[in-house]
Amino acid sequence: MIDKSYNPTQVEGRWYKFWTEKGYFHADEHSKKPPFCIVIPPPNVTGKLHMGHALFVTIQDLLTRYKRMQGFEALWLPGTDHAGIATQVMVERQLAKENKTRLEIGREAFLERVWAWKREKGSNIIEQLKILGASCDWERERFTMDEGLSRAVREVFVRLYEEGLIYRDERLVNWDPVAQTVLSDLEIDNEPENGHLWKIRYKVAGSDESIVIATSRPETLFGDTAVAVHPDDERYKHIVGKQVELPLCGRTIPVIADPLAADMAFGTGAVKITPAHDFADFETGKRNNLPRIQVIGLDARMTDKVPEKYRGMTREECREATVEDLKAAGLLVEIVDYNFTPSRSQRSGALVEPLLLPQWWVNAKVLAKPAIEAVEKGETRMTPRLWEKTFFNWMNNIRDWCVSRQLWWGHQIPAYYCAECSKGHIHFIEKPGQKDPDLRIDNEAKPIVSKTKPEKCPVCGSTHLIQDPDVLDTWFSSGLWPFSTMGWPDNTDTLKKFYPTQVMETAADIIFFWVARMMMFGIHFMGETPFKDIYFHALVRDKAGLKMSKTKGNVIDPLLLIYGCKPESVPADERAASQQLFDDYPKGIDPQGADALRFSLTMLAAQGRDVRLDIRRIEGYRAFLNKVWQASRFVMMNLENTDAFSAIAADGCVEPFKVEDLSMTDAWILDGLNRCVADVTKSIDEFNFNEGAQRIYDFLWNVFCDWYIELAKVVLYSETTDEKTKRTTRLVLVHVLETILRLLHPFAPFMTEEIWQSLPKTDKAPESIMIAPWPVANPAFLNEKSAAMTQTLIDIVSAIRNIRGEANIAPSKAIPLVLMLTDDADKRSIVERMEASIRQLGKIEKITVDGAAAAKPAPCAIGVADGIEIVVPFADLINIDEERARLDKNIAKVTKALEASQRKLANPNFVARANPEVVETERTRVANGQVELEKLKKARALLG
RNA sequence: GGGCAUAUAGCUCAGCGGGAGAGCAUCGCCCUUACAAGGCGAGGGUCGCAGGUUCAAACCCUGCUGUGCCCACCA
Repeated sequence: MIDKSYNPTQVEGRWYKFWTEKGYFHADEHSKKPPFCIVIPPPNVTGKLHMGHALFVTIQDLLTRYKRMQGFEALWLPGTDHAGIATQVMVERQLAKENKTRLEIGREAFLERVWAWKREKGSNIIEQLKILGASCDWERERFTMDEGLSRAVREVFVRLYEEGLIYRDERLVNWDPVAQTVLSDLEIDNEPENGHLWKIRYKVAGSDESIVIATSRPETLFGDTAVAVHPDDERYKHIVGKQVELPLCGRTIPVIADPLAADMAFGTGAVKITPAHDFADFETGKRNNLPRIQVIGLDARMTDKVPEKYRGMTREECREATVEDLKAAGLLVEIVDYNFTPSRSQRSGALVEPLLLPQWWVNAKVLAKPAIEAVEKGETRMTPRLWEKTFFNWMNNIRDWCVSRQLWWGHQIPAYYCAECSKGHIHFIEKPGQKDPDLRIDNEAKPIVSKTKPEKCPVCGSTHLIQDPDVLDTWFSSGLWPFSTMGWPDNTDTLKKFYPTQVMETAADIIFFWVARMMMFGIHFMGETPFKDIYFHALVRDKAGLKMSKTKGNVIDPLLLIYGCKPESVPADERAASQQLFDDYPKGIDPQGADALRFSLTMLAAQGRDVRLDIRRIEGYRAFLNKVWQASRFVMMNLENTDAFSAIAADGCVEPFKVEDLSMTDAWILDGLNRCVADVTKSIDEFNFNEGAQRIYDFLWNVFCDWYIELAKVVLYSETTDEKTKRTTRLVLVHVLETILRLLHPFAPFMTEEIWQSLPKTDKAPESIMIAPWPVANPAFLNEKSAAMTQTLIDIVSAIRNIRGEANIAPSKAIPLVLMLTDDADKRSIVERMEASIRQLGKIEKITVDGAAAAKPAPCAIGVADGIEIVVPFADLINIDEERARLDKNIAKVTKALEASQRKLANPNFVARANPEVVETERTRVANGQVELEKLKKARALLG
């Protein structure tokens, strides 16, 4: 027997260890069962559990447990990501507390610090996934910087280089001057900001004329190498080809006509061209053969290419000085407010400086093509479908991927340079206070790309080889995840069994970062798309729809919800992150449990919608789990000391029923159960997890608990009912409960296991619900007739309860007599057979069944259920005014519905064109409605 | 500038061609021996606005308005 009250923390503490020790999570690559595999989106190794993790664990674990129960060899392959920039920054911060920088301690010592940090913190996130119940195969846990995965990275790099799909080239790139690294296009944010447009006069050399240009970055004018106007612009036609004086630096630059560079309608129609610091200008420069002058350096300060006065200034300082000096020189025409969109680093928030630097690139166009085709052909399906459009749009316009980063933490690029052959192109720059010199390798240096460090230069034989100092973008290694984790480049049994995987489940915001790249690499190296289905879950937001962030104080920490918390016992910084939560719940949160969180996330995460997490919803679903718990207690109490106690057979099901032993209500609940099983299965197969959860919720609570259990009590507690009937009822109770538990297990694994383990079972039953078979709907139990009859019973009881409720008759107060009037023999038979149930559920002492024409005692209250007139003599129970009001309300309701149906049937087009079944339904409604209305009206007339 | 999504009860959300649903909140009556984290009953919505298609529209189409997101070298 389970405990009297449901205590999630206690229950959830019990089972994870049991599952692990039994090895249920382990998938066997030599199994004969069909494979089902999900690879985890690897969380950052030093990360801390957040709601996004909770959501993906919920869905992926649900799918994995479901498939495992269905008899698949289910592998959920876990691991963590080294998260290059994020981890490096975190360790740098740690160093800063000791007043050290990574440059001071040098690369080698720094990397040792990061590894130490990883060893210390790396298991946290894994332990937290376990709290949620994640049934990952931990024996296969991987880390993107493992030796095996690093080998895969080198293999891919070398092969792509040899195929010409990776190359080194000097281009304008996004430079983050704070993080001191290049970023890919995807790592840039563009948020509009309030800024200005400065209009500056450039004088035409040797003339009184001038041209006014507009710019949002006046400090870059030192790098201008032209002014562009539109060729059709009448205002400037005459000065195209002439030189203008570049203010403050005594150079002259040409005025060029370029239809792509200049928009006649914008600003003054004339634009300064700075090819070394602007992407558009870079292209313009190429088209017009303009020189590039780099006036801003890696440190985001002005270089020695600007007049001495400005050298060493930051971009901001230089802007101020430039504007000041232009003003003094009378060349500043106007400053207007302007809303512009600067590029900022997602990581550091710094203004990105476009700089000309040699970097490593992946030719994305070539790799993207087969990935696009795989989705077009349906080899990989995306759910929700609309993401395919987004995917195509990006993939069709994909640009080459800059994969090198000037970081230390990551996979160092397997490229080497010969100090002899590339002499003059490799620069060691000693800097004060820096352990290692900076290493700059010009674009002209010749890389030797190799999986291992070559012993000597293949050209000149020199042994002085220098490895490229850069590391690869984190997403390069995560792009290999679906096969690198399975042992590639070796052709392992795991790869043979589990690649390609069945489902990729992830957040849509990394569709380009991660999903697209796994598609590209997977197809290129494995010859097959890495997953059949991609399911994108939504973003978890706060209850107001805002993204959760520490600075907004609207973070909801999954662990605080699962275990509950008192505000005073939460550390100050965490409390600040969750300020909103504690404002709403000043006394703290009760423990909700991982099951309730999982069930809630499942319910809230409808396809394609963002999740607004409201704790009240979670509390509601915890109440549901409590309901399951209590219903289970009821069932178990009624099994004790009976022979139904050992009824659950080896397949997890109770012994087969004899259909002829089933009562009307037994048949009805089994009909409902089998429909429920079919619906839940279909919902999960279609990734409609919320529908499945809703279906179980509704069936368990509104059908099983509210009606079947109450009806079962009548049977079980009756002294006159025979033992065989009671036994069947017990069997049905435990069968329905046990089946629901199995349906519910992927949604709420802990509590279903706890209850299931307490259920009576034979020796042949499986050891755990998680390896019990998934329920299969049995059509033999579908029974429309019993379902309809039971519905009549329910309608009768509801009608009586409606009278009771409206008349405020206390539940404890019995109604002495109720008349049930109908001429329909079938319905009379239902009432007669179910009399005891109706009496108990309606708390009625005596029921008399009679014909429709029978005399009614006056005064009385009247209800109608499925054509049966239900007459409650007033006695002293009912207030006549309230009864008048109740009848008027019901008459209005029935009249409205009746008229609606009549109106439809009066329309010849409806009768002619609508589906015959629909027409028939309306006819039935009219017939029933007319009877009911007539009865209600008569009853009302009796009351005067 | 392009694209996508979304608007349903006080709140958070399902439903997406045939009589408006859930949870929470609200209002009655109840500690009825599984459950007060509960039971029984009730109230509450011209389903964003305007057109259109259809016998029938919350649901399909068009436009508009609000909101959110993504992409894009608008000096």
